[in-house]
Amino acid sequence: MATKERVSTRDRIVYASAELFRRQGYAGTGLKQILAAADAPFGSLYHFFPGGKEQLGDEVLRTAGEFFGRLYETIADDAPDYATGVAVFFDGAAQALIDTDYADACPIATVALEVASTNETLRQATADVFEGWIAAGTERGVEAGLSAPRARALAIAIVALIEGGFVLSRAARSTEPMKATGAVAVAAVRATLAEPG
Amino acid sequence: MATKERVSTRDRIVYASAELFRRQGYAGTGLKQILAAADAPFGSLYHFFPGGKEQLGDEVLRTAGEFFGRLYETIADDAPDYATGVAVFFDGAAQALIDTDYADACPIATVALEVASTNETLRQATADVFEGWIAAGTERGVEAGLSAPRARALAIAIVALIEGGFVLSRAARSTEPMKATGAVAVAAVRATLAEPG
DNA sequence: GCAGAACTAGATAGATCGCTCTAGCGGGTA
DNA sequence: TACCCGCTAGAGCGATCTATCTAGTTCTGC
Repeated sequence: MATKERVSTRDRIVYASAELFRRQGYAGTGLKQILAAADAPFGSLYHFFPGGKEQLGDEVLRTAGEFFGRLYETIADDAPDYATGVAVFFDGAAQALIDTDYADACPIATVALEVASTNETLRQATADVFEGWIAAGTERGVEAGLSAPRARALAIAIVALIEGGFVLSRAARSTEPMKATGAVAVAAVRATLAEPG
Repeated sequence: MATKERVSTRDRIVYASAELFRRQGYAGTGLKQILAAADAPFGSLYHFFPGGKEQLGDEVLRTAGEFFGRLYETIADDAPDYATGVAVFFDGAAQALIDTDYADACPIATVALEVASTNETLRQATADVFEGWIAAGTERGVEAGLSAPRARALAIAIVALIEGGFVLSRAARSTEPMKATGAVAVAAVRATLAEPG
């Protein structure tokens, strides 16, 4: 029908979960709260996710990880060079913090820290997402002329600076940390590319 | 009496809480679990912390923040220069991850991300701790000859690289990220000090 | 030796947790 | 029309959550 909801119940549950997980974490978010936010009944959750909260968390992490990975790829493709792409990405992160009153940041890091030692399934999901981002960044570096090990170390540092910037900016409710880490990330890219070897 | 316990009940509760919070987060840690780990009765918790879990969390964050701040100061004082102190600190962080099977990392970041948008008291505690670290790092930079704004931006980046390194290393169960972020932090210190102005 | 403070001890309240269960709606196919 | 099945709907389970409550124990100063 034409009046059928545009977004499926399943997608609404995943979207609402991503929103809540990144604001208050995995353990701090109840299923009732997710379903209320998604305007979905309890039965639907276990229909789509028989594995319960863990399966939902796994899918949310991987979906969000892919989304942000693609976002970076889009920005990097539009940028004239590696350093500029990184700069634009950090600027966008700072703007997103302002737009959402410092609530919506990376949904992976929040969950990653709390599940790293308590839930192997979700820990693996966060590890896979981070590894995907690092691999993508490594490719950019290699394309820019770096050796693979150097490109990888640089990519790791950029991801760490983004995540660290989120932690500090959300805690301080200020974009100062994100701007400082962005500047260091850009400088690191330029310096690495300028190095001999 | 001579057989009196060396560590007070209050301190055992704070210590056990710090241990559990950094492993599984604030929301993911129950009071019963804390008291079991601290070998303390329920009544003692509310005797020492009438404000309940929130007051306990506030004290744990500030105590742990001060502890790690002092740890850095000790290392930096023993090091011949700024860059070396940073290098030694990152090496220590990597070793701590190995020693604790990637469980014990910074107790502030885990809690910071989950409370930033949900608990103003604890958010402020994490902000104060980070600001203290950044101020201490800024002082080191100024002593090394940097202007205050430059020293501050560098200090922020170093803290972000540590926290980001913890996130990635715990997720991947590997010290590779911590080593990569440490190298970038040291390079950033050297480059900033070498810059004119 | 005694009074009062400091602390221990744990049962329990009331709410919420993740999850399971059965019932029924609604739209596509025979 | 009759049927089927994907999905909706929510009551309710046992467990666990934070927090309160009353007693009992240990320590300290007079």
